[in-house]
Amino acid sequence: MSNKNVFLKKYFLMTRSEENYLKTIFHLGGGDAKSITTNAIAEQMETKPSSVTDMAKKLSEKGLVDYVRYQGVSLTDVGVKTALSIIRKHRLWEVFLVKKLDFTWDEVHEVAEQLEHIKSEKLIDKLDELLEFPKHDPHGDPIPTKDGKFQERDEKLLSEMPINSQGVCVGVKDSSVPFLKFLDKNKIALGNTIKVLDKEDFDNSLRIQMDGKEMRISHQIAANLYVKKND
Amino acid sequence: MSNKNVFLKKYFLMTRSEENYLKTIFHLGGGDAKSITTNAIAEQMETKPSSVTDMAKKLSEKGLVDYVRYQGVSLTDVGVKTALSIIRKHRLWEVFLVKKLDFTWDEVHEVAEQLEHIKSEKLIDKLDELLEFPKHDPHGDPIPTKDGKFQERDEKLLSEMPINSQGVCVGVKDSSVPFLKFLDKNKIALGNTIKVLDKEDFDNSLRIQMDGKEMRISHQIAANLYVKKND
DNA sequence: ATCTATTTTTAGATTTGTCTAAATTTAATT
DNA sequence: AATTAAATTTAGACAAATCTAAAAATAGAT
Ligand SMILES: [Mn+2]
Ligand SMILES: [Mn+2]
Ligand SMILES: [Mn+2]
Ligand SMILES: [Mn+2]
Repeated sequence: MSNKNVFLKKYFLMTRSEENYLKTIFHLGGGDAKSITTNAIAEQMETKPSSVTDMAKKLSEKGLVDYVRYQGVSLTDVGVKTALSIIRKHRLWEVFLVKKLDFTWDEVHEVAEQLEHIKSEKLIDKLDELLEFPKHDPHGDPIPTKDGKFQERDEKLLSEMPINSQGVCVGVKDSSVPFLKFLDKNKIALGNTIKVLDKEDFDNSLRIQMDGKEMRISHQIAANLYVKKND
Repeated sequence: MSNKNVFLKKYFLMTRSEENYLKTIFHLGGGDAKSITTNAIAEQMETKPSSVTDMAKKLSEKGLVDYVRYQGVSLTDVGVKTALSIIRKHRLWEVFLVKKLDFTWDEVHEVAEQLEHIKSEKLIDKLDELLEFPKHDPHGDPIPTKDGKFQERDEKLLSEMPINSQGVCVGVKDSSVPFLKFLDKNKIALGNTIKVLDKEDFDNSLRIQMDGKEMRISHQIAANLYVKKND
């Protein structure tokens, strides 16, 4: 490889692994100058702390994270921007899979993990356009704009809504396959209107009314559903 | 990694590099039991012959190629099937980029080189369906079916057509960016009807009539355009 | 302030894919 | 059949990303 290419590779081209680390650090809160520990990253990525240390040094060398030995890492501005661009791609591809290829919301994540690493600015811009600039992915997570802005939502966990309040289900906190399948089976979907009828002190379970029908759901379910409260 | 996963990885999961080697060997004719030399593969892939030797051993170990030291490699049945599935993905993605995302035919190859390695059978089946089961990619190359069948075409190079014969332009042999841009600039596109008016002995150039207009094209151009002869 | 459990880093090894340089084999030419 | 040129393989090295085991640093508890 030529000298110029070595330079480009070292400072600009991101490997798949580097991108995955940045994304994980962001999701663990490392975008807000907060230091994320080696162990936390290792656990999240199902790898070993020693591997995380190695990558922390490399990303620090590239100016993508601030790394202090024994203290952890946080993302630099460039690191945040890069993480957001990967998250943007991940979520846009998830929308594509659901809207254009009839994937269910529990099938998209694994494939999006691969697609998010495709390098082509035009591809992602045109995909955004094809999907008519969606604001949220199939799990209700916000899609960052091209220039890395996040549209924060005024949303609450269903478990924190007071009795008799009402709102629209807008997202899931846990987007694991089992949870999503459970929601499907119980006909709980984004967009549904939910009213909290009653809370049970004993186990924190809720009695709710959803699109006319009454049902009881456990605290664990309610604590993983985001609701936009009606004003 | 567990023992089972090590086994799966060794015998079933293809790396990007392995897939690229199989594809190259296929394109060099290694699907017809013909032995492809180490040097030919190295040149095509812009790598070194010693690297090709290493990979030949690995692919042979996996049962994807037949490799005889100093003689070269050819694809096994499994190797052909695998190569065709990658080529199928490459070409379907190219159609997607042109038909759904407004890419031009000279922009798609590079991105398809990345997309062809995405692993999801459902993704490619659904993509095929979204595109309404296209038979050819934007350069006129046939798209193998899901079960690895190729629809061969009755096509000729324009340079081999006799004077006064006529046909429809259905593909390009060279699909490099400069050639494709040249064709665009001269309004030569797939689907155009071309009639050979005259051939110049001196430089083998052709006088043709295309959609009413007359023009002269060099032998090099004519030798890279596939035409389906009208019966 | 010292001890101790936990976290984190280092050192050294491994796998994949690549390279260079040297050795070997094949194929062409006398 | 011997010589030579070209093709191919081997040996050894390297970078990336990972691991294990041992060493070092930190933080919590006395
Ligand atoms: Mn996801
Ligand atoms: Mn990923
Ligand atoms: Mn192509
Ligand atoms: Mn490729």
